[in-house]
Amino acid sequence: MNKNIFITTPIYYVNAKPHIGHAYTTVVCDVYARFCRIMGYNVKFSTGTDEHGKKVEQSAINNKQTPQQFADEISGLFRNLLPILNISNDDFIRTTELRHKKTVEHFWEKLSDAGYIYLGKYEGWYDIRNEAYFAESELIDGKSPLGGDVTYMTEPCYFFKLSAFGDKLLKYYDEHPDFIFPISRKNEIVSFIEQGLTDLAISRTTFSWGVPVPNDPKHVVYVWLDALTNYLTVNGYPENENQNNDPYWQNVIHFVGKEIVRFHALYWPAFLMAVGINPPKQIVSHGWWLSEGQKMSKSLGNVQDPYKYCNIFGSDALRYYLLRELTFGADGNFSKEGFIKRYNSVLADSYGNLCNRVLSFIQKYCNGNINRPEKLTDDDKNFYRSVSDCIQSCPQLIQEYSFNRYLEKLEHAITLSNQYLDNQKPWTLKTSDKNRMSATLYVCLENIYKITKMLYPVIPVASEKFTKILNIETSFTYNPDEKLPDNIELGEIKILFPKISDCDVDVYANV
RNA sequence: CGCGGGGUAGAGCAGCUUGGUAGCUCGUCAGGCUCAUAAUCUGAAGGUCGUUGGUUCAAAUCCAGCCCCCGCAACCA
Repeated sequence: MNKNIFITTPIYYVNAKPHIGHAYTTVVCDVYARFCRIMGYNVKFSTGTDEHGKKVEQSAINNKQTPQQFADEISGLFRNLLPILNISNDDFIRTTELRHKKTVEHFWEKLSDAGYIYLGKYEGWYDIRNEAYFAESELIDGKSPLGGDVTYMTEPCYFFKLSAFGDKLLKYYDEHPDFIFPISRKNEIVSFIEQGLTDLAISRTTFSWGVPVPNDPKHVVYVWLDALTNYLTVNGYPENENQNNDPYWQNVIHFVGKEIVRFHALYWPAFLMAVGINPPKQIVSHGWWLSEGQKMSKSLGNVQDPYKYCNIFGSDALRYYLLRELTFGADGNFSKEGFIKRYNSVLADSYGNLCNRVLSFIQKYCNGNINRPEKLTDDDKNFYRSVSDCIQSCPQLIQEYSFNRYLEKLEHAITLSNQYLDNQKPWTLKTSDKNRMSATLYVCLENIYKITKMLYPVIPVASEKFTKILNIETSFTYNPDEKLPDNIELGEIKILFPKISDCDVDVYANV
């Protein structure tokens, strides 16, 4: 069985600063990557920035910078966000890097050699002010949809024979029913193809910030052809040309936002088929974040900034909220109030307080020292079994990208732990039966430990803090039968998630 | 008739494939506990499941029509 997996975020376009949506995609990939690692996979996990194209060129001019200077600056912001979000990526690819230009050039030549590129003319109604072409049917009252005056223009342009791939793509989707996740996105793509594919313009002459077309440097390579091939660059192409035999390439999962599914699920496999490389294993599409109930936009001033949330609440808190709040695939709403509510009720009150009540009890009434009990009661056994059930359902839920249900399961296990404590009442046992008191604490602590290890992919900082308090060496691997050492000697106890009080909320009002 | 998703308690959602006492989280109210981060535990209230009709002994669930919201169609994660 192939235990290698290659997980990618899209490469982010450096036209604007990172916002909560970029953070979300990256965090989802990171959680998935960490989960794969604890399941024993060798993971290659890449992210990066897409830096070519007209918009970047224009933004640079507006900022009185060269495109490279501008790209360096914004790319740096994306790169700096990674440690803040606690992202465990293995590579950060920039499309302006030499290694990537080589990939694009080689890939272009392969497409050309295979006979899928031809020189033609791009024609249509051109909106000069907005530098974009539109079809006749798109015009509104003789003007472009963006409001500019249009003239009919033609320019020479290279085309990719996308029209030759409609049936091949549909066949591929049939043979690989899980290729596009979720199914609703697949249906959209299928109906798009069924309406008929036209050849795709893959070069531009109206700007120069891009990879020049081999042997015709007046043209630059279309940004999406440039961008998509980043996944090959990261996987060592073209030096590692035989991708079909590469263990990572056999298991590629591209996580994308729903707006770029078409590029990844349609154009990308077509490009790859054209040069004889197998398409990726799966395109996984997620929804969008609204902000305080409305579409995020600069003009509304409601763009959510991931840096601020991490600085104030910590990366664990943001990671948890992003995964718990959204049903993966669907759109969701990011609200400060919702964030604080979930943080307090689950991370602080349920989980954090559970850890604290058990740990401080052991500290106070057992001198921080506790041993595995010699025998278990039925209550203990039932408790172990229920928590174990929750934990064992996690891998399947992650496999289905049901991150919210995975967290729900573990939250249920946390509730079971709080109930167990309330039923066993170690605070009354401390005068009546010290042995039983110690036994219940050990049983509870061991279950919390198991739950914590399953929470690791989402809240790695707190998980590591917890194991440090227990003074144990551990590797984060999936093992439902995991045991604590027979003797535990606690280290210094720390609050994992301090509660956010009402007055704190006021202080954070300007987050 | 472009394609697709959705309308279920105050809010956010699950259930619908394989019809059979309507469920979860938050919020509200009452009670218990005191180890803990004013925390935790127990219980209660609250819904004619968008609308109209059909199939059925029985429909949130299947079928048809209608109303409303949203996404995609067009390089924002």
